[in-house]
Amino acid sequence: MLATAFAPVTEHEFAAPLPSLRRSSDALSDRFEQHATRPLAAKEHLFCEGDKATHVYRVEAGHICIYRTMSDGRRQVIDFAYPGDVIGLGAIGEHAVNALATVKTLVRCLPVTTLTDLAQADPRLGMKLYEAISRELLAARELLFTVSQRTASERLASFLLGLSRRNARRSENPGEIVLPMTRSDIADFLGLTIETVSRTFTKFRNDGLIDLEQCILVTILDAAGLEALAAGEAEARH
Amino acid sequence: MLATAFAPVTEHEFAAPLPSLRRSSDALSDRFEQHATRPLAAKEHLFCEGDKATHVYRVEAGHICIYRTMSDGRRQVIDFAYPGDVIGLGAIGEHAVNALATVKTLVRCLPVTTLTDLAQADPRLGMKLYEAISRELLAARELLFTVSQRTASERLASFLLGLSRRNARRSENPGEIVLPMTRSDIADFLGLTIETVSRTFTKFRNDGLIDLEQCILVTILDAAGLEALAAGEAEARH
DNA sequence: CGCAATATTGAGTTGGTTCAAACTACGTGG
DNA sequence: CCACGTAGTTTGAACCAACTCAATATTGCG
Repeated sequence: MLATAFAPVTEHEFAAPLPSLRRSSDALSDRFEQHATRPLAAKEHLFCEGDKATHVYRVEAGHICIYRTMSDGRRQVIDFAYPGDVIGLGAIGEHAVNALATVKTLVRCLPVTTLTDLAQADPRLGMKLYEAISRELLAARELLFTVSQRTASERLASFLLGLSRRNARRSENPGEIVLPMTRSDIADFLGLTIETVSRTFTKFRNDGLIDLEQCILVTILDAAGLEALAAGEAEARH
Repeated sequence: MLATAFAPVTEHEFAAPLPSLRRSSDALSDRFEQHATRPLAAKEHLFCEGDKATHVYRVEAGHICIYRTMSDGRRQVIDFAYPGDVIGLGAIGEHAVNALATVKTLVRCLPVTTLTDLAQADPRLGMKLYEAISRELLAARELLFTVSQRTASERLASFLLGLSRRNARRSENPGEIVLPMTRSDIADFLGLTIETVSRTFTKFRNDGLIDLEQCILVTILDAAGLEALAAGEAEARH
């Protein structure tokens, strides 16, 4: 059990509010600029459980799905990494999770040795890493709570609102969400089956909460309604 | 969402293998020695969600339950802290979780300001914090996986084995587990109801996996059987 | 266009919950 | 030391949200 987890840190956690200044102001993200990139085909793994943790990565384009599996095929998706997100933090020995490009993707690679050397020289970077992982921990617990305590509708509402907020942070339209992952990925993220995810999408559309086009484009029609659902203000009271 | 999570780090994560040398060899735990202690009555909170994160604590005696709640009362227990465990790491602003003493408890308190000052002077401490939180992240994801993907029997088996392994690490009897928490705490940890937890305990006893005395003392009779259950090697195949 | 992969919808089943009642452990005061 | 009350646990029976299995409908790619 020397392995330590890897996962995305959402962009805003390193970022100044202004998009144009985003990464240029951050001690950690700065380190990536002069390092090599690596292209990944759709469905190509960046790394797998058990691989030696040699690098930390920043997604430049595309999307990475972070997940774990059990021997019998049960899968837990832990996070979806978007451009700007850093993945691979938290590793000391080997990877405890898998990182899979869902589409054609480009990542920038920073050797872990470089990172630790830099941290030895600059205590502020060590604290930055600590804070970055602390936020990942917060996200992991939020997901734990969602999966463990909420109904299917509440889970999907939380998920959509999370993506909407991510859009807002990135100065994209929070009312329109493009899903770069399959129903299967969403199901394994939320601890549901693809059928339940699909049915819940349909239910949201019928209830006028969202609009759905081509399975991939979600338009939020009633953000307040979704918020209420996610907060457990509906259904829970019978 | 500036709050950052707090939670236990199990003792062995800071520890040398020999019990007597345990904490004396660790950069982080050393910092606690000269600091003040604080006694807690049973069911007294050490801190609550939203409280300013002023200190980091090490449990000296007793037990602390870390949890989050939803407005309608749904509760997620995140961890149980034992003597030697450090809690409160990961906080930058305010607490995102509650910490409740389940029994009469003693904690040692280290101010966060002291910790950050020390980290500024010593880059190694910053990395220690980073590694400590990384392990908490790993534990949080393990729990996420358990709660999201496993059946009630698998969850309880994992839980008991976790406590058994903790005993082994602490050079205590891994075959006998004293439960310092209620069925309700276990249920909220595993994402089940108290009834299901109770029924599953009974089932384990009937199946000869464990012996149960006074709800509080669990004797493991068939560790291999529990391991198989936790790994999904039973039941999952129907 | 045609095929393969993904998504939706339907029908029946079930593991875990809910509601309810009985039982046990334990601390307190008479 | 025991009666009592309270909190926690176990057990039972009915129910339901999500699952499984199965068929149909999209989507997108070669």
